Amino acid sequence: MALATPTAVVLELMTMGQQSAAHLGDLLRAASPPVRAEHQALAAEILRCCDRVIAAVSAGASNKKRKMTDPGATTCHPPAAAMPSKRRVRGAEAHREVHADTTADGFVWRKYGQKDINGSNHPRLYYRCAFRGEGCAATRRVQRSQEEPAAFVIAYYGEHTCGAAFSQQRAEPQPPTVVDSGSNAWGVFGAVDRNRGSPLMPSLAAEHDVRRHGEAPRDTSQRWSSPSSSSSYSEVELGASPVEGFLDGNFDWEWETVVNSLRFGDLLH
DNA sequence: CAGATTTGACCAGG
DNA sequence: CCTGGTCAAATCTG
Repeated sequence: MALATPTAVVLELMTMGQQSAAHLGDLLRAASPPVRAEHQALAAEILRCCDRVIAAVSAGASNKKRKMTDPGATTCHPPAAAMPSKRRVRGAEAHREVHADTTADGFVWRKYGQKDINGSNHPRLYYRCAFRGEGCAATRRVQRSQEEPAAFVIAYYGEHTCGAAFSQQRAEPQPPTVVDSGSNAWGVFGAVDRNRGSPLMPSLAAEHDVRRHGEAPRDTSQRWSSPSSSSSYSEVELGASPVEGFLDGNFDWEWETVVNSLRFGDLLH
């Protein structure tokens, strides 16, 4: 397929950004001394950011390839095959299982259940694609890692057919929010939907939890440590191509997204 | 008021 | 019988 994957697009654009930053550094070097050091430092930071994005995206991409023969992130086998009946066969293998420090994978998920799992300190959360109504049968199971409380083990099942849905929606000038009919107070998500044309990029998509109570979106772990009484945490996560968002001028949330997921915070300070 | 989230119950496999 | 996965009514929020 000659189709550029979102990951490839990000890589390409980040590479361009990298080059631009390098160029900027060169220009600054030729600039007047008083501002030089400061500006060069900024250019250097941009370069580092690009490096990290590229590294993260590359790692994510290769990871995926290693994990599954699954080019489209969570797109995979026929849902019917994965879920013969309404109940998944116990122990059925996930299409792929990933370890990440964020639960965001670029798709929009809606939680439909939560369970305290025997032998685990953390509850297991069940999500299905928010576009299920459009025929997307993808589901995922998220659980916090035992060894690394900050990490998540995410198992994917079923197939994302919402990629098509994304394209459709993108073709028409839709209002920003689709999933957040009521609870998604986070404006950033509005922008997301506008960018939904891309199949998304797990490694870049950051955690977007949209909590009705407006907790810090980044605070993934906090959700997990709450109540023992197996309660679900409302959460709709989504993501899209930060680059596309950037190009579309809807960069706000994506930038935050990238910063969060790649921990640019420390770089930007 | 519409729609999402919460949460207990139900169901099926081991 | 226990455990995990899903459903669906109740609840909540914007």
